[in-house]
Amino acid sequence: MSCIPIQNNIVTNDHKGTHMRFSQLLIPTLKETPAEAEVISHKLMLRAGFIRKLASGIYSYLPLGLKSIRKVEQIVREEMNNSGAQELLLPMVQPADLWQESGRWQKYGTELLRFTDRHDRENCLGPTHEEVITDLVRKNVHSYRSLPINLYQIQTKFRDEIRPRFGLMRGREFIMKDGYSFDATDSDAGKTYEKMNDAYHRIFKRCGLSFRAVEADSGTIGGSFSHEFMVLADTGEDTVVICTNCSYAANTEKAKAMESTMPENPELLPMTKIETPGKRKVKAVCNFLDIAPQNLVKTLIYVADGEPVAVLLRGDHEVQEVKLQNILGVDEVRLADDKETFDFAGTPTGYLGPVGLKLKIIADLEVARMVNFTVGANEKNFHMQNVNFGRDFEVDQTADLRMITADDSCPSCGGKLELPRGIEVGHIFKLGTTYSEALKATFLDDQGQEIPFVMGCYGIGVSRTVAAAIEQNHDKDGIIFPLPIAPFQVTLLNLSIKDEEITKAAESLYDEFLKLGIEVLFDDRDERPGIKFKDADLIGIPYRVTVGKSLTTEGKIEIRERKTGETFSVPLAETTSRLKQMIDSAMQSCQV
RNA sequence: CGGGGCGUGGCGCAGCCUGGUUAGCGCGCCUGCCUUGGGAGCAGGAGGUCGCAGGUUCGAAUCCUGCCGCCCCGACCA
Repeated sequence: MSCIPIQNNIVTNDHKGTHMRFSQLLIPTLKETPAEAEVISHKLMLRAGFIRKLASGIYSYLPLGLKSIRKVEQIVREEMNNSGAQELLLPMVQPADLWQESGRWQKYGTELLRFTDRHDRENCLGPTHEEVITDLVRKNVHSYRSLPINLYQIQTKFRDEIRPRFGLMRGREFIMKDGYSFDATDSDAGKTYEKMNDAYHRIFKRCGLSFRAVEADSGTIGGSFSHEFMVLADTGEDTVVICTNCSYAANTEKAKAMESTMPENPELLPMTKIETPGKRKVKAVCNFLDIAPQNLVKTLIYVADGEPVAVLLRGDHEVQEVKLQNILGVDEVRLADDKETFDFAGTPTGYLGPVGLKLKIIADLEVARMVNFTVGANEKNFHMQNVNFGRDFEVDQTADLRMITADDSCPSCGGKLELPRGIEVGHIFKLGTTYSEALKATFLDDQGQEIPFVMGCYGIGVSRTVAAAIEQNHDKDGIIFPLPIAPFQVTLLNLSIKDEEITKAAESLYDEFLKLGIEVLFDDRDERPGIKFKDADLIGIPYRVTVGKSLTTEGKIEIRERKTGETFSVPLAETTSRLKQMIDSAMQSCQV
């Protein structure tokens, strides 16, 4: 077979060839969903011929998938460049000694894919590039006069995920934009952070996505603050917390739960012990004793870096483990299993309580506000009622450690909260000097003092963004791409390639579209109309132009909008200008 | 890594429990006819070492053992 010319440079509208023909492109659409796919974006990307799996978490991008990815990349590039960042490309293979220097060779764990080359040198496949970029900058930037400097790349990353899943949503190999900034002072770094925050807003707006930036926990990376950019979609893995009244937005790891008000001068009833045979779960105990979960305190045993700690929480609340981890200042927390719980507390799970418990106890703030509540009696088949904080037991610490709920009010303004689902597509961090200190990356300031760079890092999951766009925009027939990141802006359907008049009109429209720089996928296949309609819907191209028998009968062409299903019947001669107008105005609405 | 499930033409599946000689079905693919505004119809055809390796048996897709791969639930993350 001869070489099929593939038009790659769609982003610059460089349509000189005539190869945007469906019949010439590799677009292997599927009627049925492969069994391996679970989430909607994965199913649709497989069915629409965007991707194919090579191995677990590793995918080939087919022409259509690549076009969407390139569109996102291009938007990212333009906005990064406009905000003063410079593009470069760092190595994917990285030597172990750099990682040893930063201490992450030990810390990073098995997610870091390590290998040895022929000279027995240890290397890894880059999952991120803090080490490499810091090394580059420390060797080449020595003066405050060169600052600030902001560098980014768009590259395939490899993380040997414990469990890859959801297609492009969490692959082992994925395309990411990662950027790193170097400033002379903390306040300059703050300005850079704001610039990046602004650029990220512009990027996702320009992608045509509905998203929110939320305050995030900066975790072990350190640094003062960070924001996650979440594409809102019902199928998202994460929950985000958004105030309906003010601008407050956070992820659940960060969202502060407000304390409720304590009843004034409550009457403290005498504590009593009650038999609760076989009642272990909150629900069972509440039903049995005819009390509300809000009047019960559950006691959970956690293992924090190997040490047991009892966590007290209102019956209807859930632990937010990241909060717990931060408060305890440990690297790992996990719920103890039944055996461990018994070993630590001497009581089977289900009957634990703080009264007389000889373990470190940490209580959620809300527990400190409760009166006359019910807890386990630390004895099988018994609970205690009318227990009171301070009178009947003491704790080592009280803190906010629960998951916020839709019943909570906004920690900032007290307004009503919403907890929609989201997909994390971007994350910006103010890093500070963590890496520059570890790697001794310093410069001379205007006083001649040698000080470490103040760093920031900024990531965008490019391939994930395409998946997230699909999770957010689809219907039963397939993908509904936002115009700015659709593989093509319009698909042109020749419904009858054997009809000379229709074919001639379709070919001339195709030429006109190309001349105007309209990105068009021309379905010139010798297929029945139904197949073309179904494929067009599946692939999700925003506009569809149909040349069929309505041309022969009334000289009309149909333009249809994928998203709304709205159709316009227009004369052949006006089709191109009308379409161009629709595209331009739709693109306009995504501009920033 | 722990728990659950699945590997049978390109895709979706049946057959396996209760071994039996040409391994089926739908879709897709190829040829011809026919059809042409929402995944048509008819006729013919190609395509499978039943994940791999052992074992049991006269005989294994089917029973046994080991291995590999993939998916789902949990901890990690753009």
